Amino acid sequence: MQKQIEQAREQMKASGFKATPKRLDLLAYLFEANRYVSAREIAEELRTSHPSLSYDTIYRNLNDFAEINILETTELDGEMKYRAACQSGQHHHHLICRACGKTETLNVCPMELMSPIKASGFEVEDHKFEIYGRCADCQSV
Amino acid sequence: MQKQIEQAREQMKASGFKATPKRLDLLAYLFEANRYVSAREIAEELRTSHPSLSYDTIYRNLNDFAEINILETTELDGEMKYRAACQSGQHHHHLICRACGKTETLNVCPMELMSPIKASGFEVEDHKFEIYGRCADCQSV
DNA sequence: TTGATAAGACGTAATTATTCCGTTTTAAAA
DNA sequence: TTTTAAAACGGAATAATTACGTCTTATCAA
Repeated sequence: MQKQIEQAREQMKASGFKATPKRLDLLAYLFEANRYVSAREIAEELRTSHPSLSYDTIYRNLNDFAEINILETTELDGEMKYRAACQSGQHHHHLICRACGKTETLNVCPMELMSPIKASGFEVEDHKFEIYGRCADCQSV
Repeated sequence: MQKQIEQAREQMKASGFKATPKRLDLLAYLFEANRYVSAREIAEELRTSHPSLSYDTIYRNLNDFAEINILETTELDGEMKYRAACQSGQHHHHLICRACGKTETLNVCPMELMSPIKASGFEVEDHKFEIYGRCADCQSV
């Protein structure tokens, strides 16, 4: 985890972001949690050490970090969730636990190859598979 | 489309829902549109004929209809979108146009079989593939 | 056709997630 | 150190969605 923080520091410097204590604490929390968490959870947790931390700051930092690939995001239950980027560095998908946000990484991508999924103890309830883009009629818009 | 409305009427009766004019107009609009639309779009459209239509009514009806499989829903860009259920009746996925909400149906499901996707003019920007459920640790919660 | 009643619709307000803005503070490079 | 661009702050605005108490209406049986 210390290695993750060092790495994040470098990514921040490379992208011109300042490594403030709040930012480092935010990252430390997410690296430790190692699951998808909501802004609210983060606020509740970090306000024990930074009582005045505002949502504006939390969202700004989370989105900045996602932008430079320190974090991954997904939309779940009507809200954005954030987690440490997986270390693999390559394209992947997730099995996400609805109860706790923990994930298992799928190294197979359905876009290339549709092969059976090994669920390794994960109880699948349902899933979402959507492809976003533009249809023929809208490509000029 | 008249057939779709008749069919919906039957589904409503079978499920104990009343076929009110607003409901029928809502369905007619969605059957006509044949794409994913937001509650706001629906409100704007239907308020020309029903000026006092409230969001409460719109959301209640949309969710009731989704419940009895007259509509399909998806979460896109931070809001719920609704569309007429595809007629096939079987499990399927969609390619969704970000600009207009129009869809193309994919009859292949990555859970069973990952085979190449024929995009038929659809320009893919990106996609989401997530599996929801419970991990081994959370199955007792 | 009518009348009773369960369901629907209404209007308004509350909630919740997220973002905006103008000002003040601070990390980092010179 | 000093400078200054970036970050954080506080507070308010926005936007989607839901809750609630009351009024209205579709449905069905007499």
